[in-house]
Amino acid sequence: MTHSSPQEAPSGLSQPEEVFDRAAELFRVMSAPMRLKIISCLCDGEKNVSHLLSRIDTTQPNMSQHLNTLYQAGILGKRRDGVQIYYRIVDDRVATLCHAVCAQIADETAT
Amino acid sequence: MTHSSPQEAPSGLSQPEEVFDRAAELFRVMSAPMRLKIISCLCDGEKNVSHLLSRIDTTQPNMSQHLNTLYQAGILGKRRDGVQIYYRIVDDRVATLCHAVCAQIADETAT
DNA sequence: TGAAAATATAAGCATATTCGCATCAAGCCA
DNA sequence: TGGCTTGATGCGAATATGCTTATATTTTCA
Repeated sequence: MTHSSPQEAPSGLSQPEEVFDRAAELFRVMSAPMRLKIISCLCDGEKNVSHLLSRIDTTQPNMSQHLNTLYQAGILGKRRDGVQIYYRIVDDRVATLCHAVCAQIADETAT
Repeated sequence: MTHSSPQEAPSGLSQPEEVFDRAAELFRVMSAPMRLKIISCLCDGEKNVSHLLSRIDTTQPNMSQHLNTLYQAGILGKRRDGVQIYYRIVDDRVATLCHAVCAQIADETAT
């Protein structure tokens, strides 16, 4: 049999399309080292942008963009206090995921 | 104080740079719906490319490219049997991760 | 040996992401 | 109100990604 493109969607999968789309989207948001650092840095409580900048080496606009990406994805929340904006983790599953994966990798690297 | 770019790398993070880089790389590989489908499809045992094509709707070259991406990342292994190539999951942690995240999302979608 | 089937690779295009720079907006206080 | 500070946004350039079409490679078998 030669390669014939399927006439109809196979759909032999355990999950509907949308689930894979949303999961992939989550993974995409977490696919930047910068954003993982931010998540990791916010694990021990909320911090304002300046504080984050003092801990993570990047420019202010770049930090702002990544924070916004995480915020739009529903991973972070923010609150204003005067001139400063404090970010915090609101999706704990993501923090757990980040921590678990990083710990695992750190572990096998140390071996 | 105006925005001053940090003079030296802050490094106030719990993990070394490399850990975040590798974690991000893993998430990047998993950030395509297609690849999540492949992983999900291989969870119940190895399959050859044709079999995968009958279950997942895409072209053969596209499937091949995604399989190669997963192979290069060390997530899949492959073996030849005659003309056919059988792929299988070799990194079970990734399969677990994929399953956990997808299940969680399916769960909250169903609510 | 030569054709056919299964899979891989190459080239090209369209789109998306990231970063840096410049600029803008909002709040605070003299 | 004016100036300073914190943070956000707009934009252009460079790079990366995914998909499609065409072609190559490997193996089997008549």
